[in-house]
Amino acid sequence: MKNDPRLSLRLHFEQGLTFGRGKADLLQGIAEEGSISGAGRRLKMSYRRAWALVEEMNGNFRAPLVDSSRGGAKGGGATLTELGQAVLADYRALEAMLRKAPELDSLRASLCDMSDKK
Amino acid sequence: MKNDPRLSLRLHFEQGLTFGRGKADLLQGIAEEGSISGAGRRLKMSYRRAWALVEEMNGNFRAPLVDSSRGGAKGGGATLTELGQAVLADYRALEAMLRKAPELDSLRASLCDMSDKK
DNA sequence: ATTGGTTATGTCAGACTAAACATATCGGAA
DNA sequence: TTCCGATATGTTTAGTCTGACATAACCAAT
Repeated sequence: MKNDPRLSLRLHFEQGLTFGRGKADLLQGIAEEGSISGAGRRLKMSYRRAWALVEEMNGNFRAPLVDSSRGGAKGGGATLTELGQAVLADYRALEAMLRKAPELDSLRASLCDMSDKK
Repeated sequence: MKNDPRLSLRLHFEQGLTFGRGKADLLQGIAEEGSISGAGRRLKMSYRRAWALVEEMNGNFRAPLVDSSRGGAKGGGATLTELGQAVLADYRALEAMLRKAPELDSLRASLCDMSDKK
């Protein structure tokens, strides 16, 4: 119930940016793993892609969501900025609100059961 | 404010179906225009695509959302089934709930202003 | 200096998507 | 019977997105 795989909320803003579970999970992964590559491994996503998503986010928000540094003993790493933490929290809040909405259950009940193929 | 172009909510269900503003607007267009092609014209979407979306929806829900008939004086037409109306209403309700959420304003405030290019 | 894990980019083929064009069918109304 | 606007599909091309591979730069610790 913590991470409902059945539901995914994607927001599409006028600036052209889309923000959904992929980016949210990536932000969370970075926060918990301490690096972009670590988050990529956890999410089974190539570093190339993870990095591209980070760049997209950093470029579309007022300020970067992810702060990264390279080199050093551990090779470098990345952390969430305060804005990054706030954005992640906001998204999670919206997700939780959506999950509790009765209309969502109504929609689910209108779908085919899982037993249906393709 | 009725149709906020800045925001789009897309739901991704486990069955693989995605349902967002495109399909919702299409359903509404069909309800108001009385035909798939009319809705397509209004939404500036090819009939080919509009029809494909309808078929996808009809196939992924318990029962069809759109009822269509061909031939006749007006060439045919399409209307929403009760389930179709219900699904549309549920989606609009979720959309409205989301729009009122304070976290959404918070997210918006974190984005770049419109003046930014690309 | 060497090392190791990470950030940061480039490239390129293949998969997937979207758009454009083309037909065939239907059936009430004139 | 002919016509018209709509449904219902097929085909093809163009464009976009994705994934895999490759490489360079970075720098604290050893």
